[in-house]
Amino acid sequence: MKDIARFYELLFETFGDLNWWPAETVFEVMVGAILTQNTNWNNVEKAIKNLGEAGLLEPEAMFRADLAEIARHIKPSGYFNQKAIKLKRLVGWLESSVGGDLDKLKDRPTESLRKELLSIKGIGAETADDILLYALERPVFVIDAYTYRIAVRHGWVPPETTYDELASLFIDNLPEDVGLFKNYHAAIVEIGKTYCKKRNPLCENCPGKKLLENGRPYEV
DNA sequence: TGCCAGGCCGGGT
DNA sequence: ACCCGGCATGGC
Repeated sequence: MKDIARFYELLFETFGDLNWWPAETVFEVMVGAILTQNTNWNNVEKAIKNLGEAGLLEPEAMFRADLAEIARHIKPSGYFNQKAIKLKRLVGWLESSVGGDLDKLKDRPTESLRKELLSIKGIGAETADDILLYALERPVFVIDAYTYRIAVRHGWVPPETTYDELASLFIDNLPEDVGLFKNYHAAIVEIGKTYCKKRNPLCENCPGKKLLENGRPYEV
């Protein structure tokens, strides 16, 4: 599946280094990963700004904050009641596992961190991998809705492919490079916003059809 | 104006 | 094992 490496070259020619994730701190990346679940980043930015102005963009402060206050600040990001609970669970985990000191996460192996993140209700595979890759610099590959659609529409995998299977496919066909994994996912999101929305399932201008010889449109 | 966004969970079949 | 509804705001 050398198309996966080739596809990145093509994306890189278009987008270059996108320098993701847009955030000031490691904790801000973690918060953004939860807030952006099924949500436009533009709305997430508003919520993060509110949290920052309230002094809640650090683990200890958020740990001590009221659930209702968190919910109020993150309202623009949607699902605010659910997400406030998720943030509380995240900082609860940080408090109990490293006492809110994110530097201490550096010593933990990636696999055990991933299991712990996935054990937090409200954090699924993509959110966990966002945190591992963009906050903690671990070599995991993030699969989002765009990645899935692109892979299926290109004919790289069948529609029933699972998250972990698809992530493994990317990892197995690329050099293990955190910077590359970060930028590949970033570029997929950029091109996905334009070409791989739900409403153009035939993907007339999808990069799979346009840029790769064996690109095949799929209903996804 | 409806549809969708950088998901995830729980309940029903 | 699937399939589906709920969660919710803001932008185009």
